[in-house]
Parts: sequence; structure tokens; C-alpha cells
Amino acid sequence: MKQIKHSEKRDALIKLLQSTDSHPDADWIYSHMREIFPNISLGTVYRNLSQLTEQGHILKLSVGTGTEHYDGNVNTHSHLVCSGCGAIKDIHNIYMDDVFNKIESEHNIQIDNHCLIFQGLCSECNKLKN
Amino acid sequence: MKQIKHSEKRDALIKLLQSTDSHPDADWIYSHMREIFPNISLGTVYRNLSQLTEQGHILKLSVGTGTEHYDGNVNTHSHLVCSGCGAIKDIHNIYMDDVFNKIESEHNIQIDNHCLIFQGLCSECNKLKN
DNA sequence: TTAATAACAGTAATGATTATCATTATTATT
DNA sequence: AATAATAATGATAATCATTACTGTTATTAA
Repeated sequence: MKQIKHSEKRDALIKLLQSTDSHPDADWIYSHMREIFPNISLGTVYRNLSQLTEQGHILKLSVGTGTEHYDGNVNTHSHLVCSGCGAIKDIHNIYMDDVFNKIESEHNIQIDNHCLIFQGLCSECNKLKN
Repeated sequence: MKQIKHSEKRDALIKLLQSTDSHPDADWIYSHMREIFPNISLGTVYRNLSQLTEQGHILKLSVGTGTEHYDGNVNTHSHLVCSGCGAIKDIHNIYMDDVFNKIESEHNIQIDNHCLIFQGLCSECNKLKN
């Protein structure tokens, strides 16, 4: 197994992701990292993003928008992609463990992880609609 | 609104997607479409895939594998991406409507659609494990 | 202090998807 | 049926997110 060496930039990347709930993509992350490290390379951002994802320190969200989005919050929760404003919002969801257990025993499968993405209207856009 | 004209190839594309439960990507679809229409263009495949997705006749599955996958079954169901064999399997799931209702009222949001992807072991790989 | 090697910047390459454009097929209208 | 409008198509070029490569620098173990 390949050892991992300390990296100031990787630390800052986690910190950046944990400081926002906007679920940014690599481009946003890159431009914000450049404010801290003006000459950081885009390759470094991608390399660290995939390493951190692999190790479970961050989450990769495939929402079908053409770019991958990332989440510094690895606690179980769901996401809403709002068709009104396009934002990706966190949805606290306590019901999935129960669903897991039922489905695991029904299908004889093992569920290690999941990704639940809702499409619809966030509370702000839903309010505007009425 | 742009009118839609009949297309033999689009019809065959839906039919192809409905004939399999393998959740193929554009490349697989392209090569199978070429068996029916030897000179069909890859662009035609992509164009029809996005049109059909937009109109809700098929589903686009963003599972984070680098390519988009497509599903001809638009009835509510979930998917398992098996970490053993890599397959994408259908998971019949009757529990989500209930979860929707609870979450909609908790968050004052409107849920139009959802995509639930499990990661774990399919029943075959789970059996082999023991 | 040295040796091994992970992380890095800079940049080129890859590969999935989208756009363009000239031609063909479909459909509404005469 | 003939015509006109325009959607669909094949071929191909362009785009753009992501990955790979290469020489250099930083980290850490010995």
C-alpha cells in the first residue's frame, strides 16, 4: 500500500469543502484554492479530490450536470437538485437506514453506501411558486 | 415548442433500451444500434438519448463511472452498483414514496423525481463472499 | 544527512459529449 | 400529389472535464 505524505494543500482542500454547503465542482474549488495558493495546479486539485474521495474523507456527487460535485460532509444525508435555481441542497434524511435493512434482506444484497438525489423545488423556489 | 417528427432510429433506440436490464452507456448502445443500422452515427445516438431523456421516455443514470448510463425502465425503482462485478442491478423498492412524503412535508420542498443508487454487493457476489 | 518517494506545477493527452453543416426524411399545407 | 418548412441524420470538428506525464520540490523514514 502506498504511503500518504502530509500535504498543506490537501488539508486546505478538505477545510475549504467543509466550510461550504454549496457542493462545488472542481472548477469552483480550483479558483478558491488559488486565492490561498495562487499557483496551485488544477491537476493537484483533481489528484487530491480523487484521493480524498477514495479514502472517504469527502464525497463525490454525480448529479448529471456534466461535472462532478464534491461534499465535505460525509455524514449520511441526501441531496436535492433544485429545478428552479439549480442549487444542490442538503436534505437531512433519517429514513434510509430503515429502507436499507428492508431491502438488504429482501434482495440478499449488501449495501455499503448509497446516494439519494432528489429532483424538484427547494423550499425557496417552492414558496415562490405559490 | 419544437415539433417532433417520427424517427425509425429513435423508435429502435427505445426498443433496444427496453429489451435489456443492463443499463448500458452510449458506447454499448451505439455498437448495438449499428447491428440494426450499420451506418448510424454516434451523434444520432447521443441526440436521441438526450431527447428521450428530456421527454421522460428513458432515464439517465449518473453513477460516477465516467460515462452516463441509460435505463429504458421508467417505473420507480432503485439501482445497485455492485463493487464486486461492476454491474448495475435493478432494485425493486416500494419504500420511497413514503420517504418522499415525509421529507416533502418536513422540508417544504417539492420532489418530482429521485435517483437512489446503492453501492455494495449484488446477491451473486454476496453469496460468493460467504 | 541521506535516500526514497509522495506531492507538486506545468502541460500534453484522453475521451465523453456537444456542436456544426450539408443532406435526407418527415409532415403540414396548398 | 406537389411544395414548403423543418426535424433528423451522417460525418466530422470542437469542447471541455478529467487524467496522464515529466521534471522538480517537499516530506518522511532510515
